[in-house]
Amino acid sequence: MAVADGLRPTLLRLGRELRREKIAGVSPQQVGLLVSIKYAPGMTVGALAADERVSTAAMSKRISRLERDGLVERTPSEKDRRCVGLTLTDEGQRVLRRVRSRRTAWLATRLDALSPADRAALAAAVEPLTRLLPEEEGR
Amino acid sequence: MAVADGLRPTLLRLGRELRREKIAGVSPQQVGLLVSIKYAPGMTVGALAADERVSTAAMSKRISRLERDGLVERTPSEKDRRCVGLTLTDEGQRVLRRVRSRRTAWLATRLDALSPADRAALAAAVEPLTRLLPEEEGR
DNA sequence: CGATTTTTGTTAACCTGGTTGACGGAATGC
DNA sequence: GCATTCCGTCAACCAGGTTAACAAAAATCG
Repeated sequence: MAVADGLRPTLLRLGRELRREKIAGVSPQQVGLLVSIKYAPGMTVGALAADERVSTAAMSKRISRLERDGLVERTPSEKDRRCVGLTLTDEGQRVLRRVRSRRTAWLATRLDALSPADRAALAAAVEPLTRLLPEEEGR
Repeated sequence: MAVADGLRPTLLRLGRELRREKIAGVSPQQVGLLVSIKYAPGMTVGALAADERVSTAAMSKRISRLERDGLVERTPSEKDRRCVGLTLTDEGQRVLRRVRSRRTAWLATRLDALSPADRAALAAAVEPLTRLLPEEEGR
């Protein structure tokens, strides 16, 4: 299918480009995690891993890095002491707030350079794109 | 800008998803390289690196892996012996041919699951998406 | 010409982020 | 009470990125 052929390389390239730009010393992926934790404090490692469709081991490592940087905190759960609940530290909140404004800088700039028609086409494509993702909790 | 906010996480997730699926033991990135080399045999490491907007060191490593797997060959250039020209091996050609049909399998399947309207929206977005990429040689 | 500078690619050391497999400890199920 | 299952971590590994140092070839300058 022609659409897939055109879409694939572009998505790969864009993904790499986006992954590259870190803001305030935090990678986009880490920012995504911070957002998730912010809106669901106390979330477990496993849940986050499922959300991102990644192994728990991988998620554990990502969390460890965030913890090392003082952005999140692991607090053993009361009811099930196998689980650890994740929460943002004050620093984490600060970083998130600071990053919010700049996080889309690169992309926004590129979008601004497009014609209105192109922008409209992209806006219309956002929804379908999310539907390409493996479902499992429509976040 | 709302578009950027919606687009970013989706592009990141899709990029990861696409990067994940390797076909015939070759990653999508590697396939991309193979394609580039196929259509411009004799290409140098530096040129490829510029193309993919990556350091020459990174590209050198990627090439080394492909060489290790017997898919490409480095042949020192005649005219400028600092450069190495890259060409596909027979095995590389075979792999590429074999992969061609399957390379968009995952994405094509997901696309098939969408409504015609969604598919149309995505088709219309392909061009604008490529325009988001840092230019420098329109691919 | 010869000395210096620039270019090209490789290597080393380091980081992120992914995998699988082993394992300890907590919750569950007889 | 004991076996099992589930959760998170750790270790070992891999791909792919970065920067910095380097060798060798090419280009430039005096």
